[in-house]
Amino acid sequence: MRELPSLNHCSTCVYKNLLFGNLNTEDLNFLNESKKEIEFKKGEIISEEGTEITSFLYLKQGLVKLYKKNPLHKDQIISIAKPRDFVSLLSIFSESTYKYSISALEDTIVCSVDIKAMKDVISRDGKFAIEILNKMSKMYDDILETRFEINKKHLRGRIAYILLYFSNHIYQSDEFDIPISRREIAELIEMTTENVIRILSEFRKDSIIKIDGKKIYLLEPERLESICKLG
Amino acid sequence: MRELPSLNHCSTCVYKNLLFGNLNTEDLNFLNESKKEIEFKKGEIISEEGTEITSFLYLKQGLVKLYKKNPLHKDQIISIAKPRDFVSLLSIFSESTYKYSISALEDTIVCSVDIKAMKDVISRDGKFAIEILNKMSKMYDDILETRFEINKKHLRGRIAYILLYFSNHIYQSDEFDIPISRREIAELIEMTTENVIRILSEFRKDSIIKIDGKKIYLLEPERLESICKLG
DNA sequence: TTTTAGATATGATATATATCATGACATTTA
DNA sequence: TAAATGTCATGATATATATCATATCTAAAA
Repeated sequence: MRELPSLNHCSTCVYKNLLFGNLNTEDLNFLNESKKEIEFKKGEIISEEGTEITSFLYLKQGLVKLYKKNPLHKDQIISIAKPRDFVSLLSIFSESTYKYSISALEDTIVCSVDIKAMKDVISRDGKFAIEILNKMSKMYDDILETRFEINKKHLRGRIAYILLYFSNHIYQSDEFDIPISRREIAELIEMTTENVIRILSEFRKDSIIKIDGKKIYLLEPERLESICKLG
Repeated sequence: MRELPSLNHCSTCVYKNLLFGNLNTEDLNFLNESKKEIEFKKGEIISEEGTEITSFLYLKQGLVKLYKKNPLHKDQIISIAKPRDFVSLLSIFSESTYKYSISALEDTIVCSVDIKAMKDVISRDGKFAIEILNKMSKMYDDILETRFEINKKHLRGRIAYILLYFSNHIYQSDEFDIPISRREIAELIEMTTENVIRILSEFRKDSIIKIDGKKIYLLEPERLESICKLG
C-alpha cells in the first residue's frame, strides 16, 4: 500500500462524469481536498470488515474481491469489482464499520475520498444523493441477481458462468490469466475446491477450454454459453 | 385492492419517525398530498415486475412477499416484509420498472407516496437522502446476508432457520399460522417442495415441532436453534 | 539448500438432494 | 353436486455433490 502523489484534480479526472459530473465547482474542490490515490499490490487488503469506515472508495485500476470472512477458513466471495466500480458502496451508509472485506487481486489503484466529506456533499446536494442512490441500488441488484443465478445452476453451469464472466465482463477476450485461485472460484460460486478443479479438467478433456496454469483459453465459448444457460 | 379513505395526515402518523421524522412541515405536507392508503386482500399482487414504478411503498399492516417470477413455474422468493418495512426500496432508484414483484400473504395495508414527489423531497433535503440511503443499504445487506446464510446450510438447517425466522422475527411466538405454503417455503429457502414437507414431518416425528395444517408449534426451539446453527 | 505449506489434480466413496411415482385430502371450479 | 386442480404426504430411486485420501508440483519459509 502506497499513497500516490496527487497529480490531477477531480475536475480534470477522466472518470469525473461517472458520479461527479453534475457537482458544482465548490463541492468538487471540497471533495478533491480529501482525495487520495492509493496503490495496493496484489494480495493486499484494502479494507477489512469490522474496521471503521473512513473513506468512500472508487476503483481506478486493477481488480479486487469483496468478501466476507468465515471462521471455518473458507471465505464467501461476494463479487469481483473492476475499474469504474464504487467498491465501498456496500453498507457504508448503514454501518460505521465495514461489513465486508476488500482485497486486491491485481495491482490496484484506488481513489479515496473522506466519507464525512462525501456525506456533507450528499447532504447539501440532493441531485447528487439521487445519483448515489441509483448507483448503490444498481450494485446491490446486480449482486443479488448474480447470486440467485449462480445458486440455481448445477456445478458445471456455475463453472461455465464464471469463465464467461471473466471473459465477457472483465477481460473482453477468449483467453486470459484467471486472477483467482481454484479455491477462490469455489468461494465465489459456492462449491468445493475439488469440484472446481474436477470440472475445469472435464471441460479441458472435452476441449471446451485449454488450461495452462492460470492461463485459460475458451476454445468453444458457445458450448460454455449453452452449458451455462442449461444450468 | 381498495383505497382507504384518508383519515390521518402524515404529520400525525404513528410511523412518521421511521423515516419522515426530520422533514420540515412544507415537505411533509407535500408528501401527504399524494399519499394514499391501500388495502390488499391476501393473495393480491401489490406490484408486478416489469410494470412502471409510480410509488414509494411502506407496509403499515400485514405481510408480503418480494419475489422474482420464473418462467419455469417456480418463483424465487427474495424476502418476506413485515409492518414498518419499506417494501419498494429495492431498485426503485435504479430502474423505471419494478425488478421484483410484491404480493400480499395476509390482508395488508400499504401506504403509498408518489415516487416523483419522493424524489423531489430527496433532491431538496440531503439529510433525508442520507436516511433513505441508510434504510436502503440496511435492507439490501440484510437480504444478502440472509441469502448467504441460507445457502450454506443443509436442508434441515434451512427449515430450522425459516421456522425460527417466523417465530422470532414475525410472530414473536412459539406457535403461529405459517403464512406461506410448503411450496413457497421451498421458493424462499431454495429447495424442493417435497423436501420441505419431508423435513417438517421429520421434525414432527422427532417432537421438535407439532404441525396442524398451517398451524405450527415449536415444541423445542432450542433444538431448532442448534440444528440451524450446525447447518 | 531442505523443509514446509499451499495449489492443483484425480479417484473412491459416502451423503445429501432431486426426481419420479402415487395417494389422501382439501379447495376451487364447472 | 361432481370434477378438476392444488397442497400435503411418503417411499423408491437416481443423481449431484461433498468428503476423504493421496500424489504431484510450486512457492514460500527456515
